Amino acid sequence: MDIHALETWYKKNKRDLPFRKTHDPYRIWISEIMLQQTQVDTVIPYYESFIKRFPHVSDLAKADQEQVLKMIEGLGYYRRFRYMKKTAEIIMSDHNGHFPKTYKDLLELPGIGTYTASAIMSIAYNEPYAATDGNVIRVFSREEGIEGDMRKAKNKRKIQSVNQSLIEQAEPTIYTQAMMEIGALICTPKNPACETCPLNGTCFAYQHDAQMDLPDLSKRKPQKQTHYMTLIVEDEDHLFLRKQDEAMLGGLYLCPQYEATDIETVIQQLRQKDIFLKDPRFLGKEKHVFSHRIWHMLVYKTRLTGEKPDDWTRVNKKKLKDVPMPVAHQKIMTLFKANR
DNA sequence: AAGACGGGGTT
DNA sequence: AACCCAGTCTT
Repeated sequence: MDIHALETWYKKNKRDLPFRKTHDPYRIWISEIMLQQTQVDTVIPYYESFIKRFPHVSDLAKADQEQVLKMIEGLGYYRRFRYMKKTAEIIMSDHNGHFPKTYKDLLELPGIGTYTASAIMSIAYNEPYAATDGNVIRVFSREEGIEGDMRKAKNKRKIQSVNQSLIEQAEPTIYTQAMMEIGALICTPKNPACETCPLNGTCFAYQHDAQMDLPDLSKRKPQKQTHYMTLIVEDEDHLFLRKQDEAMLGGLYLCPQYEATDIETVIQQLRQKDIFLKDPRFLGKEKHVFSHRIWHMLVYKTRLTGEKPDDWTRVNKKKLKDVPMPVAHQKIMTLFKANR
């Protein structure tokens, strides 16, 4: 590959992104966590407001976990932000507030894996650690004509090896960003812009017209579908919500919902536990598609007579705007507001 | 090595 | 509707 052509192309064509205005390892780290499995255009407004609210790692370490989740509500993969908060605390307690400077130390932090550690090493510190992400896999599998299912670790290691040998001949901070930028702007999954690609002179896929066959990515399994009865339980000025445990949507608040296909079943089940729903009224249905699941929700508005379950939280309606909720249940709240 | 984990953009 | 994305962690 022509590294010089790549770097020249990058300097001329790179986007003006907020996290490219700095080499501060804290800011590079925040951007890299946010960018995991998430499009650049989605991240930008979150990154801007997050850095404004938490300009230094100490601000994040001191912050309230719930407020952090509220700041990144809607980005998905919420576990990464609980790891992020934990890592900020570790940097304050174990590293004297200084961001770790070695690959090994970075890798020990929660939520920082081989990709993110390498991205920080190369982008923030200009050290030759190859960061191999989805863009890099696509560019190299095409440019070098590397076959094999790229969802498998064995085949990713081939890409990692090529990537590492190249960054050692390059300016790391430029090289890492240039590889990802060309994957985002030129070497796209569909309809790559090969005619304007600075690498087309040495590209295997271009010369064999194999752009659409590379990279080889195996099919994903279909999502598991689940049916819920979703309850909007209110009293005069409060709503009852349930905080998710670690498994899925961890730390976010949802309306109580029960896996069932009719409301009568739920009413009966709750009655067994001395919880009585008063006059449930059907508001509508919502479907929410996750990458690995599909939720079908029938939404009922109701009130409570007697006690509430221990794991429900009574939230003042005026405080709802401070409570982090997943998009799936932001839809439920919209339905609620439309029916007041 | 395989599965869990969100949500939005693109085609 | 299918596919993809600046991945990491657990089992």
